[in-house]
Parts: sequence; C-alpha cells; structure tokens
Amino acid sequence: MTLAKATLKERTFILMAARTHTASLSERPDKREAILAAALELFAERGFHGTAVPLVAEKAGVGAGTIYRYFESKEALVNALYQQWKGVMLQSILLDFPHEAPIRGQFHAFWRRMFGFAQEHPQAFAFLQLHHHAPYLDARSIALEEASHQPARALFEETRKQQITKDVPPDILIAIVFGAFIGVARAAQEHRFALDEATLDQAEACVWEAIRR
Amino acid sequence: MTLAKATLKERTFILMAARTHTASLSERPDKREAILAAALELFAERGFHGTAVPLVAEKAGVGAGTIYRYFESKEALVNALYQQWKGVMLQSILLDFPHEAPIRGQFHAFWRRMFGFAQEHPQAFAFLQLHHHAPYLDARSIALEEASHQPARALFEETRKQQITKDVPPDILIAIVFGAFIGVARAAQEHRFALDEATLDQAEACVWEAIRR
DNA sequence: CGCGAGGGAATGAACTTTCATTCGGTTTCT
DNA sequence: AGAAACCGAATGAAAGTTCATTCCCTCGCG
Repeated sequence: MTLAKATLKERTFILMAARTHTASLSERPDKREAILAAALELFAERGFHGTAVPLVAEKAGVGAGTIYRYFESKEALVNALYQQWKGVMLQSILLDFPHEAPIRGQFHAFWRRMFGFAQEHPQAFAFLQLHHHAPYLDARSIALEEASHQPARALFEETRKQQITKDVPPDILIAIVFGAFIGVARAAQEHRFALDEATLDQAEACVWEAIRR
Repeated sequence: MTLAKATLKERTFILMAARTHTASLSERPDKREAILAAALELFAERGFHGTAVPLVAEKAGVGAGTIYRYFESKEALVNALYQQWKGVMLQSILLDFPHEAPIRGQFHAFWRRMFGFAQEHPQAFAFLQLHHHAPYLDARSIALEEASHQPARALFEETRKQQITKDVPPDILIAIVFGAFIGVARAAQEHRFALDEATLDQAEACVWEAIRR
C-alpha cells in the first residue's frame, strides 16, 4: 500500500469511492442513513457478533430485508460503517489543519480535534475502538486504518529532525500519544472525570511533556 | 442467574488447585484448565460472541457437554476467565511491590511489571483489553476491574501531595499512564516496533515526563 | 486376587433457540 | 398501471444447552 504519500484530497476521494452499493437510481438515502445509525448504536454497544440484523432493522424502523437492498451482507454493513466513521474522524482532524503553525500549536490542534471527534460522536468513537483490527474488516477498512497513522508519523518524523520532540522513534511517540488520548477519552466516557476545557488542557500539557525534548 | 455462590466456590478451588495435590479423584482440574486455556485463546482472537462453545470444546480436547460440568454457561466461562487473568495481572504487578522505594523507582517497577505481564501472557492481555467493559461481565468481574485502579490512584494521590507529580487529578494521570501503556503494548504486538529494554526505557522516560512535576 | 456392581465424570447426538439471509406479496411512487 | 422499493414471515444453518448413554475408576464380595 502506498497510501503513505496520499494527500488529503486523494484520501477523501478514496473515502467517497467507498459507497459502492449505489444499485438503483431512486435510492432512499434517509433509509440508508437510518440503517447506518442504528447499526452504529448497536455495534458500539454489543459488538458485531452480538448484534442481530433484525434488531438493526427494528431500530432503524425498516424491514429486515430492506437492509439487504442497501448492503450485501452484515459484513458489508460493518465495513461501510467503519469506513464512514474512520473517514469522518480523519477529516475532522485533517481538514484545514494548520500545517504552517508552530509545532506546539499543531499539537494543540491535533489534540483538540481528536477530542472534538470523540465528544461529538461518542458512539462512533466507541465503535471504532471496539472494531479496531477485527477479523471481518476488509482490505479497504484496513487500508484506511493504516492511512490514519500517516499524518501523525509525518509530523513526528519532522519534529524529531528539528529536535523539538525527543530522540525517540516516531512510532513510539505515536503509541504514547494515541494511547493517552484513548485512555483519557475512555475514562471520561466512563465518567471518571468531566472533559471540560481545563481538563483537556491539563491532559494535553502532560502528553506534550511526554514527547517534547 | 444464581452464579454468585457457585462462582465463589469455583474461584476458591482455582486458588487451591494451584498448589495442592489433595484433590479427590472425582475432580479433574486439568480438564478445567484445558477449557480455560482454549477459551482464552479463542476469545482473545475472535471475541465472546464470535466463538462457538463446541469450538472451545474441540480445542480443549473435551466433549461439548463437559464444559457445562465446569461452567454454568458460556457467560460464566468468560467471567471465570476474566477474573482469573485480571487477578493474575494484579498479582504480578502488586506482589512484593517496592512500596518503600523512591517514587521514581516505584514508577519504574509499575511500568516494568505491566509490560512483564503483557509480554508473558500476550493472549491474556489481548483478552482483557477486548473484554474491558463488556455487557456480559458480571458484578464480580466489574468489581475486580474497579479494584485494579485502586493502587495506582493511591500512588498518584500521594505523589501529588508530595508535589512529585503534576498538580492534576490522579484519574487523569492514571488515564494517561494506562492509556500510554496499552498503546505501546498494542503497537508492539502489531509489530510496529520491538519491545526491547531500550524501547521500554525510552517509553517509560516519556511517560514519566508526562506526569512528573 | 479376580470380578462384577456401583457411581460419578465425560460424552456428543439431539433439542431448542436464534441467527443471517431470502423471497413472494404489498405498498409506494411516477 | 407498471415498476421499483419495501416488508416481514419463512428458511436453513448454526448457535448454546441438555441428557440419555458410555466410560472409567473404585470398592466389596466371593
């Protein structure tokens, strides 16, 4: 996979191409959305194998058979969901990202945008966590997952050269930063503390200390 | 489900079985262990709902019905597994913990012991991650999960008072440290980098910087 | 010392439920 | 009116669980 060098625009294109199942001319996007929304909620709570398709249909207010007019199978549905939300997450982090700002400002943007997504779409965040590296994810989902690491790696390779961050392999810094992000976001979702501005800033300051030289 | 009593008895039995040979002939701890080992492997790879009970039986070299002689249900099995391994993890971190060492040394011990467990029992580590906060976990499993946070909270409350760590709520530091730990351990399991001594020390130094004052 | 009865552990085919998917009838839109 | 979309009961496969039977070990009696 040479997604490494793919620009944001190209990745966006990939994302759009994911909508493969445009079978007929008069599709009902609202129904498709209803199915995806119901599936998101249920898959996030109970997992893929723990969620029955007829239950998704009921929650979507749709007949069970209708789901198969929009998705080839349950697997296709979960992959469509994964790709949709991974794409949304990527976009909400990368769209208009301040590449020219000072590094510390870029890190701030990164941090805030990640939490912005997790707070705005808590179910999608839980869903993406739960289905990370699941065996039923297809090649496109896995490629998207891989691609999502790329911007951070590029950033940390650059900051390492500039001796802004520690002289540590970027993959380790990424693991620490993303790990801390997920840890904080999850703890907040479990109501261990509130995710207000002050908390976000405190956590950001801590994690920046972890990586800065 | 009236598993409270049975589970307690069974758990006690596990503890004893570890070092006793006085079990009566009617008891077959080896079978129980075989079932637990097979279940660990399969649940860690495919998840709870993704694993069929007869498959566990086959991998354990045991008849399907035999599983139900040792566990009331599939749910009871997954909870027994969760409690067993959460307990092992807790013990391997806390047993003979150097409570009197300097704080930085305690943090080092913490860090190394967590990774020691993750490296020694990668499947158990994956299993615990995957089933964290699953809806089929019973009260005892949840209580164990909750209890596992306690030592870290106590430590960070103390270090905060002593102004060794940042003036930040302990729960936030815990989320960052555990999050970073899980992030690093997972990245290593995905072969993003090797977990040698140098890497462990680098990551530890980073995370210590995150929390120290 | 052998042998057969007794009893509990183990089994896996069978049972019941539940699942993903299909399909024919019905509704809706143009 | 025709065609496409929609529904949900029907379907067959696969799931978790059960239970009648088998197996194996122990013990008591000849």
